[in-house]
Amino acid sequence: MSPEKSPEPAARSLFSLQRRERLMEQLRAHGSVTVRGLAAELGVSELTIRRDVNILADAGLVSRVHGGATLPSPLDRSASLSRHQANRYAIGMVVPSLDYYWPQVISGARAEAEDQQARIVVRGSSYDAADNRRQVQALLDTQNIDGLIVAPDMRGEAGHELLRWLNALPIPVILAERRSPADIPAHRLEWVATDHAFGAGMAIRHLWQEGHRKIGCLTDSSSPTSSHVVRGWRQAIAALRIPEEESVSEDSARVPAGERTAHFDRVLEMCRDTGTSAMLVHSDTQAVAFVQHCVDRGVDVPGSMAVVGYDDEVAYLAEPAISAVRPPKQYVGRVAVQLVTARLAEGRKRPVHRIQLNPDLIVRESSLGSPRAAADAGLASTT
Amino acid sequence: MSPEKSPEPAARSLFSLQRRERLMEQLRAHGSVTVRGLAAELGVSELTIRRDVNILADAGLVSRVHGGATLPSPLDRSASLSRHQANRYAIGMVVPSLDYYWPQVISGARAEAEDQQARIVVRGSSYDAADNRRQVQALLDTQNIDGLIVAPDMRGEAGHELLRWLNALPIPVILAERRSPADIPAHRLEWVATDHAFGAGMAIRHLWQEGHRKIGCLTDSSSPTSSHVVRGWRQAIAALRIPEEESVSEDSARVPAGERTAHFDRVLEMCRDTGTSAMLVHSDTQAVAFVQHCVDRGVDVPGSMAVVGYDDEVAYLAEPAISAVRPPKQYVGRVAVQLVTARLAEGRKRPVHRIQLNPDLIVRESSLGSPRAAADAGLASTT
DNA sequence: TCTGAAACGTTCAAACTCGAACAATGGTTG
DNA sequence: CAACCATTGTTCGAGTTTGAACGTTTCAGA
Repeated sequence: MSPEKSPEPAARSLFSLQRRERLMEQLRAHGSVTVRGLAAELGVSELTIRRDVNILADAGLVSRVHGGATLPSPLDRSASLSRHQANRYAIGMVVPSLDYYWPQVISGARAEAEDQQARIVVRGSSYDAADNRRQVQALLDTQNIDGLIVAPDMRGEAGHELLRWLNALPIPVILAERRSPADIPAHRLEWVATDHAFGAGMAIRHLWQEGHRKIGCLTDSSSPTSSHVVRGWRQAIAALRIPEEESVSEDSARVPAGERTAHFDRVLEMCRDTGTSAMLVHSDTQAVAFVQHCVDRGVDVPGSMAVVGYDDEVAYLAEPAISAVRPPKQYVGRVAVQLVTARLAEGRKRPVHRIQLNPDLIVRESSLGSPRAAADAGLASTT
Repeated sequence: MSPEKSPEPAARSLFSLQRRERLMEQLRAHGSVTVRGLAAELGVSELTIRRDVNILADAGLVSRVHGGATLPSPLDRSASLSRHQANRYAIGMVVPSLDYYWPQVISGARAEAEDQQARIVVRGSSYDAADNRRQVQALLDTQNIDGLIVAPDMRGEAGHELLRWLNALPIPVILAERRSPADIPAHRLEWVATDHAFGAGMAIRHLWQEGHRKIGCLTDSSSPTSSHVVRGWRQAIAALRIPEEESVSEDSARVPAGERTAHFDRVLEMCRDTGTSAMLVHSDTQAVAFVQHCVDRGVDVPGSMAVVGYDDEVAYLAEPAISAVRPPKQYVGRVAVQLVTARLAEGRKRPVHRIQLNPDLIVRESSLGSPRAAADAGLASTT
């Protein structure tokens, strides 16, 4: 049966076709793959991956290079690339990061673009409206772009101005993992986003079903996802009649990097005071850090503290492996490209689409089993 | 639903169809199946399963791989020609009405089904959960239905039970112009719906731009659209800083048919008392009746009372022709079919999609021009 | 330019899967 | 009632996939 499509090593063998699909996903996400890295990741021999690369190169889908493969390159003169089709559209993508979360969005976008004879031009940016605008402008100035997929910083007046500017561009603009606020006149903008509130709710219900009756939330409000996660957590604990005023909900945004240890100690102390036995932690990197901190303090995960992460980027790497809410990043990219190309093909008669996608919950060791008694020594104060 | 683990004696040809349905179910759930595993599970020979896989591959429903089958893969070059086989899927549609609003939804669904070699089977129902369920069950009992598009009545416990039942069906179910409530565990249901709140807001902003400063709302809460329209009206007047408590907002649901004239007289009196010079009226039929009533009472439309209808089904027939918010009904049907067929093709790996489409505002005579002075004779009390 | 490490390609074997050919069975039809 | 058809199962030779082993090629650093 098909394993989870995470970077996590494959637990079961894949059919060869599925392995090549995974190879293509990694390639689209990162621009290149290594034979050695992929063999380790997929649990097969380097020879097998090398054979796959050869098959894909023969099909014109990759450029074979020493040690691995890259996305098809115009510099690659092998005969197979003569299959390279003319591109109907050029779609620009400006994403906040090229190494966390967004590579899979890009991978999905590239896969869909391939299906639709479009090409994707990616620029990395940041969580800053001015930088976002600079990158979009640079794309528009230097390439013949037919449509845009962006994940703009929408905070403050600079963010609002950016949205109005994007709305006024003469080409289709799709927001990925962003929703245009109702009170900003940006009615042409279409978007596709994960329903993070639903994802948070799913995590809380899972922890409830594992027996936890006090479930907290640890987020980082510098991330645009954060407010949705908190909203979902709130709605879910309300539905379960867990009093919010007795629940731990902390924001790490203003904690200086050097004070994270103290911050986590305060969080653990609040957990002890309130009897909280489970935490939803956004994002994965913070979940990994939090779990490591618990282990350092002798707090057993999941015995004394169950943890669910968010994003499912690195949760599987922790010890114990951390459960996580997994947004459908590949599909976000795919659907964004579908929105661009449909808009280009159909024009104004097509109604503006706004699409929410539901995430999955990936259950691992960090949240299995019911909580031990609250008096358990593992939740004692730090010394 | 967990079917029996061993085949029962049955008509052999019927059994082979059921076996292929089981195969497709496993495939959609897990992404791939092995010939060996499925033969063991279904108690037949591997050759039988292999023959089934070949049949399904020829129909374009699976990709055949060494040892089993996967969902159709873009890397599989052998299956693509077969995707054009006629009537790949049968899609059932159960709609509340066959003569208002829904015919265009069905039309859009049929157009998309034609593009995708699917066939649509329609049953009319009503705004009643028990009737909705009877019609769905009748469809399922008498036809081999692969997916469903429904617009169920979701009010009360009967409506909630219907949603849970729909959620548990083993085939894809799409809600058209309905959104499953967040507090009902119906997480598999996908939907496509018009953003009626946005539509109402668009109408209010149009009337504001035409110079109206007091804008009311007349709805009919027996319609599921109504609550969204009221919410949009509220948000829009809040954004325009029109005090809601000084605004006319009336519900016609409980007005007996014989008392409509008196009801409209009361509404006009409230308008006079509050200086309301424009009304958003849901639905079109009520807008036509309201405009006719205004004319009967000597209230000039749009001079003394501007009116915008909703649904754009019959608004154009009135004299004067009535502006209306037009939901993208054809696209609702189209997108619903796209959701069904994508679910059938991609199975469980595809995230649940929830899609909002923006309506258009069609401006006609009934809302053009600024309001005349409040003292205008045309808004005098009825005699 | 040389060298060692890494990567690649070829060969062969093991394990597993496929499918043609043929047979058996039960239902349908003339 | 016999002939025909659809469906399913068995057998066995052919085919596919993967990895080990080993010789060859490539690349980066000294």
